[in-house]
Amino acid sequence: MTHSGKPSSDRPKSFAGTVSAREVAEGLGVSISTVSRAFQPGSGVAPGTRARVLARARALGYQPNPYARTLITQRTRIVSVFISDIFNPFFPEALTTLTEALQRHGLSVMLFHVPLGLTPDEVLPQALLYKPECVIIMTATVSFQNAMAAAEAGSHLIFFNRYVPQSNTFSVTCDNERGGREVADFLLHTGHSNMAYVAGTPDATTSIDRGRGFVARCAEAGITVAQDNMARVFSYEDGYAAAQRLLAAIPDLDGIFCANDIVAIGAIDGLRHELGLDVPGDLSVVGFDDVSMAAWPSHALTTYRHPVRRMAAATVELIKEIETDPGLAPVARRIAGELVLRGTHRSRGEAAALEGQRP
Amino acid sequence: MTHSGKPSSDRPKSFAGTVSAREVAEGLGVSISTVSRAFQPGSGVAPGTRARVLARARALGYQPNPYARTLITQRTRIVSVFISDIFNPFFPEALTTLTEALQRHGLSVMLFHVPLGLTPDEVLPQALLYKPECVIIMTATVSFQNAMAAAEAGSHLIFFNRYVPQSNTFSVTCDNERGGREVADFLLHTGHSNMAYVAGTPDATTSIDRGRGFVARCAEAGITVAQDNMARVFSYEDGYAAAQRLLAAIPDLDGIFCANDIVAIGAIDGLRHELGLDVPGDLSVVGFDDVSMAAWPSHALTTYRHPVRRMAAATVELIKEIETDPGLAPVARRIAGELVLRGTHRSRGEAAALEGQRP
DNA sequence: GGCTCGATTGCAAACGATTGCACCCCCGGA
DNA sequence: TCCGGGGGTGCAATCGTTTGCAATCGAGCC
Repeated sequence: MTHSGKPSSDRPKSFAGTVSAREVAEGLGVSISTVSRAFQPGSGVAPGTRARVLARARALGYQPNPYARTLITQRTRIVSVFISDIFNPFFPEALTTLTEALQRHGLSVMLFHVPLGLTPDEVLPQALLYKPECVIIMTATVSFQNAMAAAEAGSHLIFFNRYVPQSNTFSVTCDNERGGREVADFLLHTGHSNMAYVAGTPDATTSIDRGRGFVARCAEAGITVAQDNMARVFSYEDGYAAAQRLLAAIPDLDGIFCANDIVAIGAIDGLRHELGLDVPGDLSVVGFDDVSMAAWPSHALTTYRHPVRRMAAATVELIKEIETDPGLAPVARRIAGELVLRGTHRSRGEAAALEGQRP
Repeated sequence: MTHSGKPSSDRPKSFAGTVSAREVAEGLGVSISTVSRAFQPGSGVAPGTRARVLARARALGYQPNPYARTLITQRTRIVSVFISDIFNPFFPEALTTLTEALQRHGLSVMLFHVPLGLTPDEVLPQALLYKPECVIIMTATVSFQNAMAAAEAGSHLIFFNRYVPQSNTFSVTCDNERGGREVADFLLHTGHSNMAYVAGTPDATTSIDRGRGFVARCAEAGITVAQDNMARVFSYEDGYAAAQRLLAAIPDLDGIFCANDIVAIGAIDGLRHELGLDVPGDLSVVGFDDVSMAAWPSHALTTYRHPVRRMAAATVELIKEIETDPGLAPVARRIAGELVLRGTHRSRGEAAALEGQRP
């Protein structure tokens, strides 16, 4: 009985159970070059030869070693994705959708987690070591210095769901401002006139842009919006507390737009459990994202749907464009979402609103 | 103005902005070997030389290229993590916790998503290409054939949060059976006598083990438990429907244990909204996981806490052990969680139950 | 002073691919 | 028949490391 799988030395000479191009070539009487070329579409190999190589490769379970390939081609086919601590179910949904899209495009995803106290800056070096073709930042911000470091390492930085206002970098986001406008439009048409906006994480562009769109549209209708900017993150607790603060200050409030669904659900629970108010009987609450639990009957949240799938597709599209033109100037892709009407807005005049939704 | 960053040829000769060991060596008048050795703890380099090399490396921003290193050492320092479509907030929490733990241990995480219709088998080859030292499966199962393929490629398979019953593979799970027992224990001590178990995904070991523990403990007390096994996944909708089925069949039910929190929340909403019942006034509902929304006042779910952090730590520990002894026999690590009492169980006799909890 | 020994260091061969260049062969046109 | 050319293939260099082995050097000891 021979131990075919185990080499005798301590450290294996080659990967266990791995066949190299040499082994494929040997049996066929061709050179390693030919094997390599058989795997590359445009290269000049006789069709018959290619077929024989591919057949044998399949039989032996051979696939070109990505490490060797990377060494010579300088292309890694890896993208790094940065996530942070996740309160918001939107992120896992975005992450899986994005991962699947990238993976289908033949890219491998390296995941990095930025713990609560840290910035991506502290994790970025570890990611850059692998020379990812792109670094996708889903949460938090990156310092200018490290953005430069990434650029120098040849990795393009793409912000997903956020962007960095001053610097022009790549970004794919929901059209948050427009979303805010559409929510405002809807609430105005359903007869709300005393409204408030509950912001999320203060420096988050998502929260800022949604609020800006909402406030601007209301201003156009001659209505000023109360704003609650006390939230520190996009959390249930923040929404819960904000609702109480707002109602204490403005007892006759008739509509609240929240920076996202979790905040909105928190706000609703705050209104119901702490103040004994009825939503939507006493006032309307609208969220943003359309996370899965927004549809649950306990809340049945009226909200604005975040176009996750289209955002993921746009990201892959963007990466393709960068691949073909590495000098591509930074662009900001904004994808529109859509209003989802459920049960937390007052229904009076709803039909009229639906008609008037597109100006 | 010079375009220092852009090489003139079409394909770059080397990674943009990357310095190699040669460049570090040249200025110092040492060989590449010495530079390499300066980065390896145990190797014989004069302390002074090492210091000079490290200093210059830092100045130049040099770090050993992991692709070249992998090629020669045959160690990748990569673990692949498989996730699936995520209804359950437990998974993102587990994923981030696990990622952070691995990353702190110097391992890089490659993430793979298994779309709903597919099995990990279809994605595994792409993952195995990178010769991960471990493949961590967080959801779904892997066929025997592909488990073999992984073993042959030298990658250890670790199941996280589940295990494969017949085959002995590595696994890190919550002690689900014990959890089920503890929940049963608690409900029995608080005077429940007519109870049901709502299962989750039929073949999920989590659902099976939790149910088994629950049923077994009740049986010891001479009580038979109704079981609802109609759920197809662990979803809110499944819980919602199951609650209605159960109450239609057993009108005087006084306690329901659900396979996880999402199912439990669905069940509660089903009881409240469809049947107009009061939880916990009319009957108790207990979940499993303690996801973040279980603490929200709208549900305030009594549940059993999934020990995510300790599971992540145990996984890293396991990987360390495998590193030092690649021939390590498969082990199944089971981590105990703890009961979390909130507001969905009947409080009568609660104090007594707390005392009697540990037999 | 010579010899041995240990500590440092460099040389060169890997690892497993990709790819420019040269070569060969065969076919078609002059 | 000879020559040009193009398709197909192999050689060998290369990517950036690691590491076994040999060489060098200085010190300590007899």
